[in-house]
Amino acid sequence: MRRSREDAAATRAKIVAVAARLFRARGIDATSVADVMSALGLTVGGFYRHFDSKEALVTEAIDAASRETTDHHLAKSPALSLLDRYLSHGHRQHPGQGCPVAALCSEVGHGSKQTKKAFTAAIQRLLTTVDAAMGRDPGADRESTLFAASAAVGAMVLARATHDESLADELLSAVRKGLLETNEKAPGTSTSEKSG
Amino acid sequence: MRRSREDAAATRAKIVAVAARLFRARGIDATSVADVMSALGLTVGGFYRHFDSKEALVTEAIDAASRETTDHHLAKSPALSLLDRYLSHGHRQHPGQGCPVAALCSEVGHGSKQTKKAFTAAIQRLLTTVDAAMGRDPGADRESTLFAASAAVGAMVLARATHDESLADELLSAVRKGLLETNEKAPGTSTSEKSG
DNA sequence: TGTACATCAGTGAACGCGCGTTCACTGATGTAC
DNA sequence: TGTACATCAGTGAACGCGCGTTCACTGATGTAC
Repeated sequence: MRRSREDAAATRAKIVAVAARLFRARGIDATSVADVMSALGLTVGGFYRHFDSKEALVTEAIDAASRETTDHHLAKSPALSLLDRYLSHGHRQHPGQGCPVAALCSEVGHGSKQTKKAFTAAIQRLLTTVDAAMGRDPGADRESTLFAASAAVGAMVLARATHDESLADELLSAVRKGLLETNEKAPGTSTSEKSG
Repeated sequence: MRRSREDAAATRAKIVAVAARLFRARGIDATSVADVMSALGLTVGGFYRHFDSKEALVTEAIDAASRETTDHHLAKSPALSLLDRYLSHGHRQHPGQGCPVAALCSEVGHGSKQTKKAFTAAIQRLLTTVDAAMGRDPGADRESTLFAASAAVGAMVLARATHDESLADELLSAVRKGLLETNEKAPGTSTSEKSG
């Protein structure tokens, strides 16, 4: 039966939100359209009233996850603890609510161009978050930012891929320490770095 | 028809080698048992004379890829150029012959415990390779090694996940530069670091 | 060394299953007058 | 404001397809005597 326009828009938004969580938690291939719809108590047929294909949902879900986590992290303070939160046990164990770049990076490597475009936008947002985490003006030291982002994502991905809890701990804390030291030697140039 | 024991052993080794290449190039889920067998001109039924399941092949293929790339890289000299090779365009564009850790890391995060165990062994081998790349005695500075491995893997995975060639270049060269600088400030303690 | 038989590597078809997608249908919502 | 009709969000079953795995079969290889 037909729903009101508001209901339909709300359903669409819920599909994206649930997909963003499930794709990060279980992987894109491992999450079916039926999984997403049934998590909302809906049947699979209705999905195609909202999206042309699963692929279209993937790009929107990556975008939504990226915006949500960026906004969420930037809203919290102080900025420097952002690094600790990114490299935390909680983030390792709950990819569904965490950074989509860390959760989906190697799966996206085999994906379509559309998916890679959405993922690239997510990387760009991660770079601005890293600048905030380092107390730097956006774009002030691009090489350091790219280096820090690579190290943080690498540590999280490797920590999640091992069953060895102590190796996971070591990876996360080694990168936490390494990035803090880097930042002390070449501190952020932001004039507002201690205001937040 | 039955084959000789030598033929059978050779077939088994070829299955592992082809799987190691295809899993890295296309991903584990995206590579079917039939894909592997038909790449060898064989039919799928015979696969189960050699392996109990696809899962068993996955762990062996990760192991084989890890040993092969580690041996290959350690055999080449000088050790310091290993870092340049790891973070090169060639490595980015040919995951099938490259580091299995970078190729499979986020997919393994959703995998079975057996798969994670094989992957953890691959991470350990990567750490010894990183020590060699930094001209360090194995295990001499574990934190630096974990940090460098995270950064290198992160840069490669992100470079492969984007369609933006210049962003990929920037990621790889930023980490190359960052790791070289780190190494200059806290050089390897190896007594043989300039001998190879 | 020769013979009879057991073994088993590889074939090719089939299995049940879950996938993404399609479609006829239902009935409340939205629109035109 | 009321009525007649078009729209379309969501249902539920079906579609073709590829997956991992199984199985009866073939015939060369390996073994026992």
